[in-house]
Amino acid sequence: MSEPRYREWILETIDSLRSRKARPDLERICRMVRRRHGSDPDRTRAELEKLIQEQTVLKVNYKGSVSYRNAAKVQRKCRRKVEQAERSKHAAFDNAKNDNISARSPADREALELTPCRGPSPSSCSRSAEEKREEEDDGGEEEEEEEEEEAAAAAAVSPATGGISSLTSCDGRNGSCDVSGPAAGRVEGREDTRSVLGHASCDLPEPERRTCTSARNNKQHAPQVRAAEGSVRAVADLGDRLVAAVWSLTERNNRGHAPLGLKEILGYLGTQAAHADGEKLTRHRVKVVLEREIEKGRLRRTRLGHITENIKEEESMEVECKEDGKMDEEEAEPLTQLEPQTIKPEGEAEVKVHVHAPLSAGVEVKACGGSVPHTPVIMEEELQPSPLTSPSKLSSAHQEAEQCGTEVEMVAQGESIHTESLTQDQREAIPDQVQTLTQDELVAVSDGVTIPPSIPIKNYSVCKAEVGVSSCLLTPSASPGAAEERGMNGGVFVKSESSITNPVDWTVADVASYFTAAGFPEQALAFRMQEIDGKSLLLMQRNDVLTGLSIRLGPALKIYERHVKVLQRTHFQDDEAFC
DNA sequence: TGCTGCGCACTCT
DNA sequence: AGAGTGCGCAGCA
Repeated sequence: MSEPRYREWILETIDSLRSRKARPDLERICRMVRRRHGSDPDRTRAELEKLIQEQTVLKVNYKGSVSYRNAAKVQRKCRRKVEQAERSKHAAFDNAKNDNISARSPADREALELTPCRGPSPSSCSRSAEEKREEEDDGGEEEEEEEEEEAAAAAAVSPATGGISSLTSCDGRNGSCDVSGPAAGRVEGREDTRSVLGHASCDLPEPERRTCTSARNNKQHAPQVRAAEGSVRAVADLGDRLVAAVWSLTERNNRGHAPLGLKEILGYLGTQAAHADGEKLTRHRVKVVLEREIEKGRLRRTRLGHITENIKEEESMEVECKEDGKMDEEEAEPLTQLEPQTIKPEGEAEVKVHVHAPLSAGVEVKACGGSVPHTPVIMEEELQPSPLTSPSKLSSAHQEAEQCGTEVEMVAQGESIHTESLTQDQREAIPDQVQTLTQDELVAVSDGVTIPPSIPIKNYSVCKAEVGVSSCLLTPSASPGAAEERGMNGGVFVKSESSITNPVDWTVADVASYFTAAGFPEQALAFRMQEIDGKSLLLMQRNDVLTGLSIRLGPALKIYERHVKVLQRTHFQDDEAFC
């Protein structure tokens, strides 16, 4: 962990250099830190390296030279760009098809060739020979470190992130780390360097590129789409858990995090381990299973070596969205189709459900007015009214459905989830859509991840649409280790137990309550607004807390250092065992 | 000598 | 047109 003091100094220096239009390179940063704070350049360099690994600082190769960025700022820009790119995605893809350059700003493109910051990212691979020479000149110690990382990155997988990704393709099978794909064609010098930079996951043949868009869409609706995250606990099979982990981590990456690596997957699975079968996860084992899932087609390795979920269905949805085309541009992007969700009511045949997941309920509202209602009626998470279901999402979905003029009612205990007021067209458009779902042992299946019917779903109470977060709280946890149960009693939820002992099981409301109790009521609201549940909380990084929640820096730092980090440390402490 | 501000060019969307 | 980046130069301490 970098020293906070140096972190501030270095970020401040980078910002300062940028503001005066000077390249924030290593030399300038060290010099300025020394001048301002008297710090030893070597120490500054070391701290900078730590910050890079922590993703606080991004190392980029811009116009043939190494430069550094304040990750928080770059990520914000990336997100903005991604959003913009989404609006014009189809056109952008046409362009990208021609020149392998995605519709991204130079900053984003730089970010794509960042020296990976954390985990088993193939750091040295993404750098040019020039950079390496430069680092050798710097003493070579950085490269040594990165070589170690490289070795550790034998099976690194890096799904496309929200813009921060390495161009490097790492061969996860033999441990080699080769520049391939666009990076392979990289040439020293400004224009060449730029020209070969593209969105990692978009540097694909057209079909895959389309998938890339879908994936990005998908990630943008992560809360709705990634319900599999919650299902991890309920899935005994490591492969299933792995797939779910990739989904979940991909969601996280959507917010501008580091490329997903095996370490992250391992870490994630580690957090789930206590809830799963208790098996010992080893790097090798996960790697093997990862390869297996790729072979099975449940995961996909991009040409750049990144791992993403296989989302063929989303491609088709993208076409649908395109055809819809009547939505406001801003609202068009949220549409995505999930892989048909299989709902297996008790004792009944499987029912495939096509899910249209909006980016957010709020955004969705306008779209509802479109001539082609995208039948967001049944959201994925609605279809997983299990502990996996996020109450707030359900609530949002309900709100959305109601605003669409579509009534959704989710009923428990032998009652049904059904849609009403759907037009005939809508029904036809989703022929497999569940009309009725028996409860009690409703089994949600996500992307082939089957939850055994033996896992009971508790307290799936009647849930009338409510506007507001957590106003419709279903049982947040029915996993074996779940400590919290909520019951509905005359519209008032009663917390029967506390899940404080296990943050993984925390709901959004629990997280908010935690921070409220910790003395950050205002910030707790931000967590709630961002729908941070326990799992998300454990996945949060410093930048997420500092910048992703739009809360003031002071409280953010305290929250991260005193709470988030502590919680994470507790729950990731066994990471070492996996890695 | 070193730092700072900024005009300007370049590249991209 | 606007944004992001940074080279190169002038002014200043």
